[in-house]
Amino acid sequence: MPDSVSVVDVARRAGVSLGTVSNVLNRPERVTPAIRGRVLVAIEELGFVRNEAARQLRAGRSRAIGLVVLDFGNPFFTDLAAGAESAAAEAGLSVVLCNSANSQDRERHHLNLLQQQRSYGILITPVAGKTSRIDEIRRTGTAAVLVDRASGRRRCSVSVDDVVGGCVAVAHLLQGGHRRIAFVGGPMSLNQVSERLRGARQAFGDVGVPLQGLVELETAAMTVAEGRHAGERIAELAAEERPTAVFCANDLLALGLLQEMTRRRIGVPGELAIVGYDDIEFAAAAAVPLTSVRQPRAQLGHAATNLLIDEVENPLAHSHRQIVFEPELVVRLSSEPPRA
Amino acid sequence: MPDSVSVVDVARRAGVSLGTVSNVLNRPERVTPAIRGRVLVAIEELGFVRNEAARQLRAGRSRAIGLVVLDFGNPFFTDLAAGAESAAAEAGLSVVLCNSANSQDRERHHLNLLQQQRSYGILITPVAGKTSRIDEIRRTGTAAVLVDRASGRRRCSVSVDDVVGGCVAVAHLLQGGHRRIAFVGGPMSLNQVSERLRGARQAFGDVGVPLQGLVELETAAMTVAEGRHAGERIAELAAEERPTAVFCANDLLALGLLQEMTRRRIGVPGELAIVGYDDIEFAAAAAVPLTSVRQPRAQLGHAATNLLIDEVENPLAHSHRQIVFEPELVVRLSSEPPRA
DNA sequence: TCTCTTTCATGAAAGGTTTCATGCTGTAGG
DNA sequence: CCTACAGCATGAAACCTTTCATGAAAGAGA
Repeated sequence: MPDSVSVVDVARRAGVSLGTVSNVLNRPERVTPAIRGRVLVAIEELGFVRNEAARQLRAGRSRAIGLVVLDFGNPFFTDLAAGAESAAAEAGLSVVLCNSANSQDRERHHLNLLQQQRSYGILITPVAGKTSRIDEIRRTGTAAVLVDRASGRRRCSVSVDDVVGGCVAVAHLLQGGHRRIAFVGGPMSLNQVSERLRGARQAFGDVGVPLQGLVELETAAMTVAEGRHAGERIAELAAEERPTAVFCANDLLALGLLQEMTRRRIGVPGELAIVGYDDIEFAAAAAVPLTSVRQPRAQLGHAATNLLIDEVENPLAHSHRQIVFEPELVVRLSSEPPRA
Repeated sequence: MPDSVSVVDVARRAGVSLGTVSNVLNRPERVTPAIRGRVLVAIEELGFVRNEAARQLRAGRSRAIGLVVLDFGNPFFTDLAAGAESAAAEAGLSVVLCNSANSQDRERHHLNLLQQQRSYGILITPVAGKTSRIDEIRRTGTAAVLVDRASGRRRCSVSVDDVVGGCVAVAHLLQGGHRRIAFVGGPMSLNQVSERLRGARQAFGDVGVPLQGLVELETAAMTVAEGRHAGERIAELAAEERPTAVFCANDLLALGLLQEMTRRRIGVPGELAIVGYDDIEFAAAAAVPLTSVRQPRAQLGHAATNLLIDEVENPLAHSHRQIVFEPELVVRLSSEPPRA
């Protein structure tokens, strides 16, 4: 194994001290060009590769940001991750992606690992209400920023206003003349879901339509499969009970729902209008192009990463910020108002 | 900062030696229960968290597998990653996801980082033909397994037979009576693409249809946007030039193509049949449910990880294996034969 | 009671990097 | 010619864990 070439070996080969090698690596301007050249040649000849573990050990912290998401099968999170990664790369950091799969246990497990790795910092969309473990970790000196989830003043967070998002989505349907609208999403323990529902209710209030018109269908997860399942439940309702429109808490649910409707030959938007959430790339390419609430996903990741870096690099000057982006309704065919 | 509690602190608190603390952590059965208890209490009281960097330094290698993929916005790779992660977790390892975005530079960059991190091993879908950098890294003692790409006997690899996949897809179209079929995919430097094309040609040969019937359209990438673009090119062909069916090298292309056809009101499958590749979840939920070639994505990741672990843990007994899975055609509406 | 074995606990050493107080060399100024 | 100083190179120490050769203690057998 030609591995295990250390700075000492390089130093010996170049005929300098190991401190000089370290300087060439970290502050090349402090080293005379002639010597610097000799060291670089030695590095090349020996095939020296810096040992990140040793650097970390010395530095006390790693140069990898932990990003804990709820579902990395969901394009929303992969786009968010891409945004985070680009911001991290600008600062010479990398991103370790962790999937909590919306499970408390897995989230805790990943947080433990990140703590053991002495992560540079943590970006997290927490699973349920409890963020105590996160605060615990922050107390040990690891910075953390909440993503896609608003926070109080004691932490940084980056989110999109889910109440507004739910409100514009449902307002759009109400304006299209719908009076019996289903809300599909869950579990309710997900903050994003309950906020979007709150927005939906608010839209009813704004227009003065009684809340009985809002049918709440809770799902077990935010997946295509659950969307199909919700579709079955809706299709099986008696005609006079069945809503004329559905607002889904994300696009995966909406796509599943749409698929089930297509299968049962229930016309969309004719018999059932659909609005999704997230505006993932596949939403526009769906059976019926999907009306959806767009979130600035990559920006979300980018902004969160920059807040994190600021918190770590300027611990004293840093003041916690809560950035809230505004979502935007993208109207497509799936929610065209029923013919007049 | 209440961090920086080390085994030494724990040892002092528990009134034992640091070696004993290490034993409690790594081989608890070697320590008398009474003492073990005392140590565990001390760990709890002091909030001791193992320092992964120091462990790594000592062990000489990390416990994280590097997985380098071509595009993590593509569900094919996220599913593959999920499979790899589950296999890794079973062995107490974790997976670091790296996105080469099909760029040589980014791939090299990630490989360098993984080498600096002394990764446990590397799973990679290489960008282009050259795998020299990978062999270089393997020579320094880091194991690597090729994923979604067959390899010679000198390495492990896990792949799906892309020639067979292309062949069954196009054979299916030929059998449906199509005689002018477009192949959409690219860049050709991607092995997966050129193999699938080879399969397509083979299908023509098998049935004895002249190869002029196969129109090759190379794309710049394997994305939805490129699919739309290919759709424009096809739609603008004169009617007698236009193919009656398209085989896309992946589902993203197929979805983009389908979207463009829908926009232009070109009937699928009536005027144009479409077959995709990968059978991602969204394929079934598309405008017209998509016929596609299914690959055992999660299994791919799982198998690759297990090969890697075997290579690392039994370096002597290990013999390189090249596992090749068989793809499977899933027929849906998008390729129904034109009415008879 | 003494010896031999087994069972545990011990702590020095190693692993590779970075930092920083120290010391050397050569140059400029007196 | 000597002093002072700037500019560089030096290498010991620290970061934290795991391992392993060593030694101590306790138990068993004679």
